[in-house]
Amino acid sequence: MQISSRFTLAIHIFACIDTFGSEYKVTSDFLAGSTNVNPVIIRKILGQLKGAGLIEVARGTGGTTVTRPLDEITFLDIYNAVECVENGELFHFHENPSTNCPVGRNIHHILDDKLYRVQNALEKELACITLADIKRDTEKYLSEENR
Amino acid sequence: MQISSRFTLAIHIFACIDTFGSEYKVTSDFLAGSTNVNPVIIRKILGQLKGAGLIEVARGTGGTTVTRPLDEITFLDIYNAVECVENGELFHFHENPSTNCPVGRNIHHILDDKLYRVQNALEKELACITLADIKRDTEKYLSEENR
DNA sequence: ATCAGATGTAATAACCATAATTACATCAAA
DNA sequence: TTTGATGTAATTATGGTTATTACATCTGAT
Repeated sequence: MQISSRFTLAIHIFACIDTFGSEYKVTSDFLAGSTNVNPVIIRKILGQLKGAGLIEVARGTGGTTVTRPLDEITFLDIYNAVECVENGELFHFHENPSTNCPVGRNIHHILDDKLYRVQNALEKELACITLADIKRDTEKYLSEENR
Repeated sequence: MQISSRFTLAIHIFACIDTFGSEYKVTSDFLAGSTNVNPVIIRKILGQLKGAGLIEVARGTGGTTVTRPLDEITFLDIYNAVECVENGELFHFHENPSTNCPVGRNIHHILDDKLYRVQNALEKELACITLADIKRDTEKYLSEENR
């Protein structure tokens, strides 16, 4: 199974806040329009990002702001915030290997460290990319549109 | 969403073939018992591994054999064989970002290369681990049981 | 004080992949 | 030809994703 689109949605949301936040008030309805996703889904993601301390959302008046410098928010922060995988485990292990079989009762010993290595490689790369990269490239592509 | 348990199941299957293949005939029913997973699911995975040329399955008589030296079968081969993610894409991108919004119509330009980097890091690590590693550790843990 | 516009959230449904299960056609060695 | 195995279709249950409706709640502006 693929990683939930909540992840790409969250980054799209940050790109919108970067781009439009100083001019307009970035509301869940605006974000729903830009992403073409239901506003309730957007608000759920905003709630998760808020819960992780990455943004602040104004009740009543509306609008969203980022709490930290963009180069201090990594893809890994966002990935963790929107709960892309259950229990933080990338791989779904079959639940009840047989304890009667020598392989079955040792398969976790054999495999867990290797799965961890792979997951770690993913997370390490996620941690290398920040919202500053997104801001830079967003500005680049938007300015190319206006030539 | 997590990566399908077909992946850990496939590795468990290879560990069983390594361990028991010379002594017993490794059938889908035997594998179903060791993994505690329905034999039809096992046979589906065996079919995918066979389709990728990693194993041979004897019709009629039954039993499974590996086609290549174990150090020439990587986790990535297995990951690809059992179709862990749709279209080979790890991340599910939201389908229809708005073309009316400057961010919406550029979000793929902005994000695709970064998602590719992350996916590549995962696949590169998968390619570093082979069934020879599984064989070595299986033998290690099984022999530790018999002390 | 109230109104307007926004967020927070519960509840429901549609959709899709996973996984289990039953059933049966097919195969190949004994 | 019998036996035990694979290959596969069909059905069901389960669970996560996403859409949608509805409404309580909040807050700045009038």
